[in-house]
Amino acid sequence: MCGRINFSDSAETAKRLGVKDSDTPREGDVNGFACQDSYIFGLADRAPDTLRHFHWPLIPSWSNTYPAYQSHNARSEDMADKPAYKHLLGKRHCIIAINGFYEWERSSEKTPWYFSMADGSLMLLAGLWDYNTKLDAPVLSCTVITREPNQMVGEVHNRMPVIITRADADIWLNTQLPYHERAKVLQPIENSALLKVEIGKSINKADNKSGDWFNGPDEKPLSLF
DNA sequence: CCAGACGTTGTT
DNA sequence: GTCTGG
DNA sequence: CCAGACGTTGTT
DNA sequence: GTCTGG
Repeated sequence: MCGRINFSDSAETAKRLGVKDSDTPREGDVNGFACQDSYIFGLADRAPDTLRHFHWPLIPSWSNTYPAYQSHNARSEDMADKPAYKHLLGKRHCIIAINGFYEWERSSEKTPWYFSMADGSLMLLAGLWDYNTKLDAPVLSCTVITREPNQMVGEVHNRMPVIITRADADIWLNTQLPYHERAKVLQPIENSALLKVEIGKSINKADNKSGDWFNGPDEKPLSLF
């Protein structure tokens, strides 16, 4: 999971989080994915009162090239063993604020689904961030932590992002707490907190930004109006 | 010791 | 099958 | 994440 | 930076 997401522009994201934007406002993306010029928005444990624009995927601080490997997700089960992530645990936690994410069910036919919060709130993903000054320009970047799915997501896919409540986000971002206390929030979210809808295959094309895969107005995210 | 990788997903 | 580009 | 390409030489 | 493989 967590390769394709729907997120609002930075101004709206900051407003809904109740924080100020830190940077030149950036657009959102109803069909976003990690690539060399993609940015997503959230909060870093260092100064979480301000919205950060994170390059996605993660570029480790020690890297002097753009990563040739996949670094948009970190497996919660073994990220503590990975050279690209372990130095960030307990030191550089972040949350990413999105509207929802897409998963493809691989049954007889590949079927796309959309997951969002049942109450229409921002979806908060647990992540790790880093800061690199060895490339052309300094880059703040992040990765999204994944885990085994809850029952609802598990019906269509074997992984999901770590989705946390606002209260747990405060714990994940609290630099005063020891890592093992902060890491306790990396749990599967309860099924009832999520909304799951099947969507059209027009989502598949990454450059389709129309949102025409949503079935009707009642399923269309607010960000598209 | 130095050189070279550093990752996830899904699919088999 | 696997890598690259979006 | 999915879609789409998957090659080399030489010449511009 | 830090780990693995040689």
